[in-house]
Amino acid sequence: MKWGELEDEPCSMARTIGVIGDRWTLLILRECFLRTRRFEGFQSSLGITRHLLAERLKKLVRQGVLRRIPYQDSPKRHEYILTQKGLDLYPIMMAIVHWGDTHMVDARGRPLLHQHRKCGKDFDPVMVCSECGEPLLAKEIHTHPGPGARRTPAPEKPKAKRETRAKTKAHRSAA
Amino acid sequence: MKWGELEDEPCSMARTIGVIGDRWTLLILRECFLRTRRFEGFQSSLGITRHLLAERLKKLVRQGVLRRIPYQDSPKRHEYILTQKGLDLYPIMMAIVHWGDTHMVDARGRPLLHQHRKCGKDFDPVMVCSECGEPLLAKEIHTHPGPGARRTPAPEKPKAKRETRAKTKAHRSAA
DNA sequence: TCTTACAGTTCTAAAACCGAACTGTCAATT
DNA sequence: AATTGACAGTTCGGTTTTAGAACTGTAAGA
Repeated sequence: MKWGELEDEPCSMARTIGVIGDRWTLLILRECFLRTRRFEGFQSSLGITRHLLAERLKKLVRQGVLRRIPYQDSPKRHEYILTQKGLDLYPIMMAIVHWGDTHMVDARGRPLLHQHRKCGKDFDPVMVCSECGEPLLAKEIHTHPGPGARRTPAPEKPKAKRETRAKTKAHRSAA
Repeated sequence: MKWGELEDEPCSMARTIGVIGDRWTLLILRECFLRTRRFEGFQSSLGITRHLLAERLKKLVRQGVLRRIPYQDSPKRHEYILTQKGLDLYPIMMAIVHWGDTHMVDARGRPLLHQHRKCGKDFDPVMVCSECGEPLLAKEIHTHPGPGARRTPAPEKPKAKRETRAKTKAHRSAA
């Protein structure tokens, strides 16, 4: 599977990964949310090579995550700002940061704190159910095919094929 | 910056990206949440090369995201299951899927729906503030350095240095 | 005129990835 | 006893991506 093919997969996650699923893109986006807008700004704060930065920015613009806006035209210069589609990536960023805050901090503690203007407090992001408002636990979610699912889960070979998984021989008695 | 160095950055996002920030790792994790546990299972559903799969699984185990558990010992065989640290990645996965559902679906609609066992309904994940429970908007969040921040934002050169950003010459009058 | 800021582009070497074949253990067949 | 198949990797040659550093071009300021 090549990078370009991800966008065509019948999976929202694969498609999203096709857009933001590489290290530099995620880091560039972080900078965007921290208000960086210009080429030099990204380059110097990330240490990304100029070549790759130019490529990634182009890709993000193509995909509608960033918009390239002129801010002067003596020598034509542009800055990159998040579109609504880009701003909507915020929950992903917060979820990533929060996991890092929980599992990857050293003894010194969190590098960055987040304050919610609405209530004035430093907060953690919590993911809840849009229907009942309860926090989501992986165990309590059941996934099922939607209208855009693949045509068939492909039974492929009608030949034996033990079964999908489990039981294969996990039922052995002694050790 | 090399892959290995990301973990040492004073940024929870960079550190997290060091763990899960590549295309295959994210896809492998998706499979984990969909209950895949074994090498062949990952390989056949993802189409990843066996070489890379072996590497990624090793890395995830090293990082404590997966645990490698023997399920038989005739020929020693193991399966990979999510640790608590791994399960905690769930909000990231959901946020990614949700963005894809919102911005990357074709006319047919979502490939997958998610049902919340607690309330029985198909839902969308919503990220809210842990303190006041309100949904988080990027505009309403202010970030500030925490205890684990970098020693100094490095003033570097005391020489002129116009200013950080903006105004540079954005104040031109006509077009 | 010389230097600096800014936004890229070009080029070579190094690292990562792909595809396909190969290794090794054991169970079930032939 | 030899063969086949499932499973979990490992090895290897060739292709892509990245890294690193230098170069291009416009315009303002000293």
